[in-house]
Amino acid sequence: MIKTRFAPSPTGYLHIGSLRTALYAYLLAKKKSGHFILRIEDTDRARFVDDGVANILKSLYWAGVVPDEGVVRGADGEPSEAGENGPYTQSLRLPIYKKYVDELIANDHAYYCFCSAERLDEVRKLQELNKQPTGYDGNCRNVTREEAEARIKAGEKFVVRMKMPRTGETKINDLIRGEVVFKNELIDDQVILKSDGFPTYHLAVVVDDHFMEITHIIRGEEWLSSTPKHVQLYKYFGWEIPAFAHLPLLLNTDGSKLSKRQGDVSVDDYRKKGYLPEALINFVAFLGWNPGGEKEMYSLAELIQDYSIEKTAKKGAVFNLEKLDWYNKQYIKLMSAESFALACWPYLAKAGLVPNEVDKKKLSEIIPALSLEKERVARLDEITTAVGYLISEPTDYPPEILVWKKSNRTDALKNLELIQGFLSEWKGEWKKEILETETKKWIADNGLTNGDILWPLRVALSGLEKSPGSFEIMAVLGSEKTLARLKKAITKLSA
RNA sequence: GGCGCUAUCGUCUAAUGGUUAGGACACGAGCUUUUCAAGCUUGUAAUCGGAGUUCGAUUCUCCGUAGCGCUACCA
Repeated sequence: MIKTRFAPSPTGYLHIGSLRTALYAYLLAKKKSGHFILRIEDTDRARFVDDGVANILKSLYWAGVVPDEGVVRGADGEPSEAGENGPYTQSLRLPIYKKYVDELIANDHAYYCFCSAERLDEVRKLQELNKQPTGYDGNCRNVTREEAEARIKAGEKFVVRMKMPRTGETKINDLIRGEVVFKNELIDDQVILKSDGFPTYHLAVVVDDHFMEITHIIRGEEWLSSTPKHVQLYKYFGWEIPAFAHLPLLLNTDGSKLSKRQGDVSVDDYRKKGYLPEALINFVAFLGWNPGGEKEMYSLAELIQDYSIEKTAKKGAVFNLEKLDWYNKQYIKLMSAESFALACWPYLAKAGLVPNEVDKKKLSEIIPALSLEKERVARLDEITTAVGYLISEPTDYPPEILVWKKSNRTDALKNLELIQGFLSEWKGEWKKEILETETKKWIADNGLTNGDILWPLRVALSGLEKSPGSFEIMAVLGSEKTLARLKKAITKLSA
């Protein structure tokens, strides 16, 4: 069985780029009926964020990228664990790492290093000055085991470094990039155990991926350069080397690595703004991967169906918000009136337009109003301003906007009075189609133009320069509110 | 500086050793129209540069250029 994993470090909320990485790992696993594992890499104690794990889980589940194994969401909604090869949180695996560090040292594949930060700094500065490749100079390789043990016993701070071979080369066969070759002599003796007793990423990732039986490592391109270190560790341990796939990066508009400075990067930010998970997944999946056809809309199930890692792009992709908006609009249009209303509820509640708790009666009441906007909004958070006028009466719009561009204030007032008269004597059924045909007939019969009447009418009802059409609004509002708003507009304009 | 990766419309991408280099977003125009949105029709727009291989290269090779990543006791 193939196993893939997503291994974020909880140093913040789930990044949109990480979501894509997780998605690809998930798709590959699902495509091949394998397992997708979530492992938490919390070895960096300095950058640890308290609710990081909770947020990562929440965002992943929201998006539908649900782990089969590892850290999962428990019945109570809190993080818990599933699977045979745990724990799946690195800070809980310290003894395991210790054991394998000791093994490397015993086999002379790693050594204790006592160099101070200051010395390391100096070495690097000198290397830079002489335009030499930077890296550890191997100073502590010469320290004997006895001396090292004595110094440790004396309380000296130390780290453990892996011994990189000084000759030969390491070849990587990347699923996306093909063969990549590195000269061993240019690769650093990487620190694998920090002075705080925690392993670094490089050691932990190899040990965990091995014991968690990961077959395909899918991760960002930023890891490509350190892969030879990982390969060397696999060789030292005598473990089977998994397949690697290094994904291209997600980019800002200026081509740099996607960052907070230039906009929202957390999945949660997008959720809050009213992007649907389907839209975000579809969009993000197509940033660096494409099945080849001309179909743009892909559900998660269809993505699994058509996924193949070979079709992954090699080039970084700019995160293009306009296209995301387009996707979101498409998926909103696809929703039923009711699920759209339900999705909008929290936004309306926040604006005080509806109670916090979903109320069945109120829900069915607002569905007609919301449906007017379902085809129009790009994001759910736009709904409050978009339908606010339907739920509560608009009062503070400037009277000038009641005047059509081809008309003037005097005529607008006159026309409002005319339509008010016509509608107050309405005998027919108050339905959109009937209202529309009859009103338009009346307009024509009286030698008026649609714009003369319909523009001020629409603004009187909505208080907005841009809104759905007059007849749709009238149908939602009913005759009483329609007439009341017309009256208000007439007052406004005659003031 | 070193090492590595990458290079098709503004953006996301498709395609092939031979095509009018296709689609989507965005943008422009037109239709529709009371506004916006939607819809329909339509337009502008790309193979980084130079060599080589070849009858033929955007596609294969090399060089250059540019961008990006890594170069931490961060991941």
